[in-house]
Amino acid sequence: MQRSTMNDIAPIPDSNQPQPARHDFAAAEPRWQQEWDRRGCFAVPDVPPEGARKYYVLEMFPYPSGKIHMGHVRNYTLGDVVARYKRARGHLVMHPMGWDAFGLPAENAARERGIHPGQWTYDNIATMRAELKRMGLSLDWAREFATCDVAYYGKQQKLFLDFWQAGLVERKESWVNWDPVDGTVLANEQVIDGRGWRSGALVEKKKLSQWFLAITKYAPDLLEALGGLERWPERVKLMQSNWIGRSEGARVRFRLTEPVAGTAEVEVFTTRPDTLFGMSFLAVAAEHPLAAAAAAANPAAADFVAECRRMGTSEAAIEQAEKRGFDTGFRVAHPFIAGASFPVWIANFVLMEYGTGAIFGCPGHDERDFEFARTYALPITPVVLPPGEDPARFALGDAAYTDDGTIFNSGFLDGLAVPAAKRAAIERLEAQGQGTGVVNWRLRDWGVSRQRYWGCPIPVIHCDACGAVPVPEAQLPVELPQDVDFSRPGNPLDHHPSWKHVACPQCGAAAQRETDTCDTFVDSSWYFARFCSPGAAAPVTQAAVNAWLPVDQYIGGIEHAILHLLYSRFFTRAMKATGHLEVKEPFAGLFTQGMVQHESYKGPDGRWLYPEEVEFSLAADGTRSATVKGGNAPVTIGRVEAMSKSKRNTVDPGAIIARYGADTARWFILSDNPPERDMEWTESGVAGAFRFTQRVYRLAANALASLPPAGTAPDAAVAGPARRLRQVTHRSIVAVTEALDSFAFNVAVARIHEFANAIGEAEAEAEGMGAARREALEMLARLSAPMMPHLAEEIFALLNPGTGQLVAELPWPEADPDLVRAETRTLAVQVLGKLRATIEVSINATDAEIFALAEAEENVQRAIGGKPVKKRIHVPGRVVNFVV
RNA sequence: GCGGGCGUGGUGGAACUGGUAGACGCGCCGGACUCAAAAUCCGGUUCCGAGAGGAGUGUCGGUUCGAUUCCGACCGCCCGCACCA
Repeated sequence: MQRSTMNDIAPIPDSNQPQPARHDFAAAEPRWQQEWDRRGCFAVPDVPPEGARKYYVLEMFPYPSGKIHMGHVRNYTLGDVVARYKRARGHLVMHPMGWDAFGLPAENAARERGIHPGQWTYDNIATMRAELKRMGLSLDWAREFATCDVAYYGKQQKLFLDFWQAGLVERKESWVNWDPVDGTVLANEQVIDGRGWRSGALVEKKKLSQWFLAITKYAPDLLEALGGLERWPERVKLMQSNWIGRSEGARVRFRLTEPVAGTAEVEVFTTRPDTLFGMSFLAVAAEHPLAAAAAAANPAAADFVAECRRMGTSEAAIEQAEKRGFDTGFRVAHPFIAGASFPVWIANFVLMEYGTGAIFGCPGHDERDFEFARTYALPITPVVLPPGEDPARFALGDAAYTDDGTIFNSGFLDGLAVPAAKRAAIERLEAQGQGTGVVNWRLRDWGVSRQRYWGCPIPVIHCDACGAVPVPEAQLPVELPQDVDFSRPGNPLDHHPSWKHVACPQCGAAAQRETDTCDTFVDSSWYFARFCSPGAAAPVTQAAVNAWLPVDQYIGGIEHAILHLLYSRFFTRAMKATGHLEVKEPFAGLFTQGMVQHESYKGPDGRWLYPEEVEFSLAADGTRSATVKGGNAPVTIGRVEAMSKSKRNTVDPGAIIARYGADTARWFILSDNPPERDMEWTESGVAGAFRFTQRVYRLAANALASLPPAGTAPDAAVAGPARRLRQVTHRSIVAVTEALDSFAFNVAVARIHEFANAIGEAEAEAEGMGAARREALEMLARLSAPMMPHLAEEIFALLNPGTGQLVAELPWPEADPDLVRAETRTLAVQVLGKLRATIEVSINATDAEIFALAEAEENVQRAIGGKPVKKRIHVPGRVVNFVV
């Protein structure tokens, strides 16, 4: 049995023995970081100079939760590879960093530990900034800001007022999850089993006046413009498209046979006006005015409505199995069938938020209506005949028929195909004045009000006489008060003794500030624009933002595929409409990275264990087992899953960097697999990456004595081993460049491994070898620089002492086509598509020569076996195939 | 349910527009160096077979001189949305 733990790979060498050259990353990495910083390698101006090829690399900025995690390391490493590579390719690269710093955890810390949210946040930022700096990212730190800086959120208030003026802000009533104990609104995910996640109180649905941003005004454009986002993942575009949810149909007004509470009609949205003759009921949502009218008149209806309300939003999934309803006794007339009327039900499956909150039920051709009709024994009339069925004998089975077919049982629509029938029905409705063809959207306006302290105050003053009045621009920013009391439930802004009491800017009467703050998604909807001119007095400077935007490469997690990206797209349009900038789309290229995962471990008492608490052993049969470190207690090795604090399967980046260095962490995280997939963090993988960094360093250090002086150019005319090494070098340039261009960082890593292996093998001394080796080692440093920038500088400096040249300032290497081109090629020789031999041929060889050479191979002769060759195929550079 | 994606050695993965499957790494096995270990270096590692050879990219079928790649059916896994009328 062998034992292995993380301790086996000790980066600190023993002292007694003569040691091979070793890269002292702990000293070297901070040294290069300081050097880059001192020379301002990554600083760019707000307005790029004339003729500059700008490139904006941005990773989703972090929430300052305390420490960085491996997901950050992956995200920022990916972005940094792109930034460093593009910079070397001659682009002027802007690569900024900031903090998504408002949000609930800071308030939780305040409630739990008595720390002010601001202090908690800025302390965390300081910690995380130091950790990020230790990673050696090529960031322009001069652009840094936090969204909780007054200098940022004050500008956001200006944007809010401009949007308001442009008609993009509305105040509306909306249903929210209300926690009566905490006195606050809860997001859907904060409602667990119908109770507040923090207080445990039963959550109520409550109607509140809230501020909304009119994102729906841009729904058609947000959808159409997806088509132009060529460097976005298809699935993200698809998810956004589904979220926006365009559907074509009709609004149909049904006349109530008797007016109810002063209204004579119910309006319904449907995508299937062709099935109107199959109607058997009309159903409204529990929140619909007609339901309220029924509840007012009938206690049983009121009970049903109350029950629906109790179910709350998060319960939808559980309740979905059962369709329930209540017959109001109201009836509506059919628009096409004279004299026919149908009952109006309240149904739990009808959503107030979608369409008009009312539907007409056609059980024959809608699965939900079918289930509902079954439950309440409502009639089911088929009106769409599937192709090939006999109308006289057709009957529905135990499911609705929702596919295409021919309309029957439907008066003037009989005989039409479904699409034609839809058009005909809409035409008739329009002629009768009872409906119109419409496009309906699933997307709803964006409610931004949050009853929280730690957010951007909404710059509005409520006056009894004047209503909601914008805070005059001269009075911006509306700053958060520092002296707040978190000992009471509810919003500290609301019960602050003085903050909200102000004079109305219009009439001067006593008025009150809006105490709601903005959804934090607002903060992250324009930070990419602010980065272009972070010190501007206005939210953005036109010259800067129009030059730098759009972001050329945006990188982040798939979890933001919908909301953050959609809100940012909306904000950019709204900022354009209000004259702040001229671009429409914020992100030209998007890359979504996978998560970082790790094995999980459970101790004998069922508690999760951190990886560093576990020790592994390997049995002779290859079975891995684990025990608690320093004892014999058995440990269950669990699944590989996303790192999370609750499962304790996390690895602290700080500890990894202290132990192995930033380059090793970066190298491993890039090498494991393609960046869009989830990766598994393993101790042996990091150790392997560390070994490679040392090997590369040794390769250079050990070669030093045999190299010609710095600046010696390789001999272009040299032949033999030196030429072969030069060919490997130049082909590696091509291969690594291609891999980086296509985001295949794991392949780039593999190519660099191969390159290093080849340099290691080319040890023979031959004519011109010294210069060829110098070239190879310098290229090795330069090609690996985007991935492990510190080691690259270290080696390059080792090879070129005293020149002061930085790899970070060198252009990307160019391959010599003469060395990339092959003189001979290896061809696969197949007989009937099966490999029988390989032959080495000159690139100038003719087909006839190649076929002759191939056919002469012994194995090929045996496979042909004397049979006549019917066809000879030659794919240049690839294969020769004989068909017999 | 609807929509999307993916199945390649022990393992992460590579393979350009159909053209030598398994690059490179991890792990494992063997060896060198060492008193010993660590570190380092060398060799091996898809399966069956002593070998020649044969089989092989989830399964079955198709197109093709040739299929991991294209087409069809099925099986399995993952993700998103989810009573959206």
